[in-house]
Amino acid sequence: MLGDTWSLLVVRDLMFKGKQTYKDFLQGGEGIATNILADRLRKLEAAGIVEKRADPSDARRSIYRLSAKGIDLAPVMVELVLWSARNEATDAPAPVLRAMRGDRDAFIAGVRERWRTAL
Amino acid sequence: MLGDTWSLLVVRDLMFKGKQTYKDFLQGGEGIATNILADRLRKLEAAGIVEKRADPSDARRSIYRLSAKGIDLAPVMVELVLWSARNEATDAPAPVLRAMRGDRDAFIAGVRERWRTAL
DNA sequence: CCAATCACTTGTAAAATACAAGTCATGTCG
DNA sequence: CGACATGACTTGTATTTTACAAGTGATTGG
Repeated sequence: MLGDTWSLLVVRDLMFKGKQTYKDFLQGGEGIATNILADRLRKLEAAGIVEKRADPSDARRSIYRLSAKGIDLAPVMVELVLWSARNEATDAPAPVLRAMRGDRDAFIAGVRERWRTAL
Repeated sequence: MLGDTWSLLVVRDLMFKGKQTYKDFLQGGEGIATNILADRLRKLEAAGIVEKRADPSDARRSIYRLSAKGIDLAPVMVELVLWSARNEATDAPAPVLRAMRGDRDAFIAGVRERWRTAL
């Protein structure tokens, strides 16, 4: 369900990078192809990890968001980021890493809270 | 590096299921093809996650083992198992889940210890 | 020795991915 | 109001990866 090149990167972008539109995912990232992105979003939605809704202020735009099940992946993502930082190069900013390491549970609670309140 | 269908399953088999030979991975699992298994083991070894050595008691056999970097994935794997148990069906035995939930850090320490002492 | 075992490799079909281009509904601006 | 721009895709095709079936070669146990 998450075992492919792109799904976890999409989840990461949703969880940590504030991305929420189709265009957001295409830009600035690792270069996913448009058809693959559409397919992954469809599959993540079918798996109940992502939710799609219309943007009230612009009918062309769709807004993608993690579901409760999706945001529940936060501990996995945090451990993966920490593992990468320990064993690989990482793009994660040092202050974020410090926050994750310093109080993992508080960091995850923060992620959850931002998600809950972001309308 | 882990973003494909099989790599994390191989890591799981090494970490939790005591598998260590080529044949072990082929049997009883989800049915990975032999050529793909050989390729994944090669890539995991190249990535420094898995180590391969000769079996001293049988020259035909190779023994695969997680490296220090590989066993360091334990927190990620545990969180993934817990997420699956919360949100999906899971094959993980209930006592194991209880142990993971009850004292996550102790469980991980146990995994590490078993790895360290298993020659 | 000789059949069985182990860890693969090879060949080929099927499926997934990447890349380029196009569609179509909306929105913006003069 | 009309023309051009934007956002979210789809379609077509080449390339790459996976799956499945079969075979190879070095041991090993009997």
